[in-house]
Amino acid sequence: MTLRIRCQQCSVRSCAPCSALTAATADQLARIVHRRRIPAGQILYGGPDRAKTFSIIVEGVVKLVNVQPDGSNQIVGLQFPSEFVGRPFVEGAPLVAEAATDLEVCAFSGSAFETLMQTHADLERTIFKRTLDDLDFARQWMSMIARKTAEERVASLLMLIASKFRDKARDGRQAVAGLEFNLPLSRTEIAECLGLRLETVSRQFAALKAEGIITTGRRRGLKVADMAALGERAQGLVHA
Amino acid sequence: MTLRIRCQQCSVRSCAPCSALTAATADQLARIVHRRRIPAGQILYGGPDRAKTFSIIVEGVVKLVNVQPDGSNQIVGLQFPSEFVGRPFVEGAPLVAEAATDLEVCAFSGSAFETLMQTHADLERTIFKRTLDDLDFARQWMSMIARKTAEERVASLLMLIASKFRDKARDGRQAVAGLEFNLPLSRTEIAECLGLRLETVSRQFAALKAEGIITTGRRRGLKVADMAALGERAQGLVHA
DNA sequence: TGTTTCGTTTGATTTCCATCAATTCGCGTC
DNA sequence: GACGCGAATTGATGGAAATCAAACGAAACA
Repeated sequence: MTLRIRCQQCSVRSCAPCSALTAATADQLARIVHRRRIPAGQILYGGPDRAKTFSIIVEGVVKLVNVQPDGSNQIVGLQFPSEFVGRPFVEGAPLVAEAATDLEVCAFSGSAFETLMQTHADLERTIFKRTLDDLDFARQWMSMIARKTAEERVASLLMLIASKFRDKARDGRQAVAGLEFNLPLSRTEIAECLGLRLETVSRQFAALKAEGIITTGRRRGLKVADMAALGERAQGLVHA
Repeated sequence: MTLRIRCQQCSVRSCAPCSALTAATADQLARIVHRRRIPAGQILYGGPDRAKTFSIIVEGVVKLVNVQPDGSNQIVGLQFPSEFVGRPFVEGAPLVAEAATDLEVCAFSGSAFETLMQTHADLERTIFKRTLDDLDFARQWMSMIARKTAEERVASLLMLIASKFRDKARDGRQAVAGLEFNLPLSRTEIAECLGLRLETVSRQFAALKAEGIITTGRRRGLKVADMAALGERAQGLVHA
């Protein structure tokens, strides 16, 4: 599982999705990849235009949104750096992938990527395995939403996000305690993730602040002062 | 997509999973399949013994259960006849697949099936596509649980189950109105599906009965008198 | 510097579901 | 048929989050 490709347009050190591929496949991939910057709010796939693209996130967060008939949104998944965004084999995916923050991605045109996937079994298997992991995670998340209280849900989401930032920080050998970052989601979006209303989310933030577990900076700034305590509140979410 | 295989031990008319395969692959599959009867409550995969099997359900319903650290169960998926049950590529799946009713399945030993999948791309793709469908469905279901009221949830689950029985009934050209069948789940299990308590489920059943939308027979018997009204209560669940 | 606007916070009240508790029903057993 | 058991129903009550409503804060604009 060593790194077999240095994606020419890709500065990521260890390109996780590519590392499982053969040199030949990685080479083919490198020919159709193009680095793109995508502003927050832009649709990656789904929605009215039905643009079909596949991407690997280099920087930023993508939200997978289920638009309900009554107009409300439900966020059913978040994709973080190094993760894959796309829905092979169908034209009209039932959900919309939207940039939650400004993004930097390795993008592949839908047709080229699908063709490549059908001729290179190792690529298909890599995406297949990620899909299985996504499915496991979606089911874990479902359990979380079905059973937990508002406090536990908010803590779980913060743990999930914080753990992603912690992983990134570790690459740069940053301190684990007192993790500080900008939330990639608004209060409304957090509520849409958790099946709560934004007022409830706000109150839970206030409660966590009052207990000294987190502090909020201006805008979307957040500092997790006590990761262990936050984990306790999350009550054992399996964070991938 | 015509039927390419007649699974020698399989009486199912049009074997959906097999129909997408090449004759060669179907032939290989037929060699390692064995029909089994499985009593309700038996574990198909996951759990302490970690037995790894793959199955296609011929008759009955399988529940995918997430066992929480506090001992409560959350049902995160149901598999019906013609559907695939198994989790390739990992040893310790994070959930347990358990027979909700007595089953009849086409079973494959884990190792043989995985080997076959890795040498026959069409088989792998078939399972891949099903996994993607499962993922879509899990996310739809998550939205349902996150947003809907108890009444809508119960109606949604009954619609889902009823639609499966309706599909089966259609094969035999049965009447669509006044659909009658035995629920594959207890009240407790229904509650575990929906993130509710069993008392709440029972009350919603009572409400639907009072409105004349359903009638309950003895044991797990259920008759859907007004499918359209039930669908209204479900408020637009996308039932796969 | 004021004004507008959007996101967030805080407060008051209501609603729905969980919880606790008791009863009934269906089914197997003696 | 009487008993016992587990599952399901029904009732009473409390609590957590939704809802309604208002105020606040931080950018964005003139």
